[in-house]
Amino acid sequence: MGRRQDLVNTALRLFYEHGVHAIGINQVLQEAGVAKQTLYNHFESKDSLVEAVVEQRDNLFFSWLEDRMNSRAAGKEALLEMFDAVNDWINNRVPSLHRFYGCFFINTCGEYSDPDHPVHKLCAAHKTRVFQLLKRHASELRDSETGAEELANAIFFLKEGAIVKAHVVGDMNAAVKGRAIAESMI
Amino acid sequence: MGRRQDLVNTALRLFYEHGVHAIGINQVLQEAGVAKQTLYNHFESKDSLVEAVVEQRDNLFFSWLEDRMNSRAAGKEALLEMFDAVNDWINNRVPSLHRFYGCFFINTCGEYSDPDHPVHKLCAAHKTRVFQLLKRHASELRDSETGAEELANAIFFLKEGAIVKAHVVGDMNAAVKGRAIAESMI
DNA sequence: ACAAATATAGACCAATCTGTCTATTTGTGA
DNA sequence: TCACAAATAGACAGATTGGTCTATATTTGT
Repeated sequence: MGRRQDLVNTALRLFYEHGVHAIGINQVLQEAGVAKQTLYNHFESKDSLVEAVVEQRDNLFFSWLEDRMNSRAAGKEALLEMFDAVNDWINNRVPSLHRFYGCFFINTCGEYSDPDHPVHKLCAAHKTRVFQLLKRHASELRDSETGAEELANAIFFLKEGAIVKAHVVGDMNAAVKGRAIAESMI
Repeated sequence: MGRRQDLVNTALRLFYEHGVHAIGINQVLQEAGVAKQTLYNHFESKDSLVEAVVEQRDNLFFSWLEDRMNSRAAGKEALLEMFDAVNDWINNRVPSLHRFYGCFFINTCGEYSDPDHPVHKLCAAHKTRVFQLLKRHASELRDSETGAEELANAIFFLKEGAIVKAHVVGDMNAAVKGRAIAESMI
């Protein structure tokens, strides 16, 4: 798989579970079974590794979500499938996404609050990407551009809110509730 | 004001802006102008200080939100006022809440993912408290218990979603959009 | 088989981490 | 004024931080 990929995978698992600043480079190296020099051969700093980790999570999560939504008819069915997918994630039925610890991008922005920081920007880019995906399906259900935008926003808020409630409060049915609310709005 | 309160205030400001694990005890001490022994006189560990900080933020935020909502008629007006309040917070018009860096409780749960950890539990308690506040007003608008619960859930999701979008993506109008969606549901 | 690239272990660095200890000073209440 | 409580500065501890360096070993492509 390549040492670089080993490092990114191990770092993602640890960063996602404990947060970025709580995990030292040495722990990543030890658990990945990689020498320190190898890391600094592939990355110029810890922050640079963090960027690669966020990109990895973006690809992993987005392509998974897109595939799930594409398995249904565009529009209403795909949007509701999004909630089903998130519900599976929350309840640890998607091994490839790791055990659920909330949204990695939200969590990471909590540690990189400066919106100009590259890591924060990558997290923002992920959310924007997801929003565009929702909007594409919302536009099947509304005939005006602004109507689609508004619906996409509502779905987006419900999704983020459900993820937050599931993680912080431990409400494992949050996505199911989000889905019901969304259905009544579509 | 008391040294203990100085420490909590300074720590809250720093933890909120940079995250808990990114800030060392020494920095808190230096910026608060307090000696190290004084800290360990009032708190038995850094984690214990973190707990006090979360409680402080809970009191600060909740009483502010409650006051804002109480300034309007119970029910619809109060619920919509919640979005106006959050909108003011997001756009840095509430100095007492500090500059907006997303939700401190969400951010902190990203660093304390274990739901059994005291810090995580305190964050959960805050969200539950806010949810109950919303539900109290929602019950003015629905005659069944489950109806009120569902409406409170919807409002809660929209609120959390708006906060997340404002912080991660930088959408400073997120709360206004959340309010409009909520209004159409009430 | 040979050369170049890549990975290895591990010493090393200066800085920082949480936390303890001592010895001195400041503030307060009777 | 005296005694006690509380805060101070700062040395100190042992561990850990991100990062550099060297010298050896292992892959890899030709």
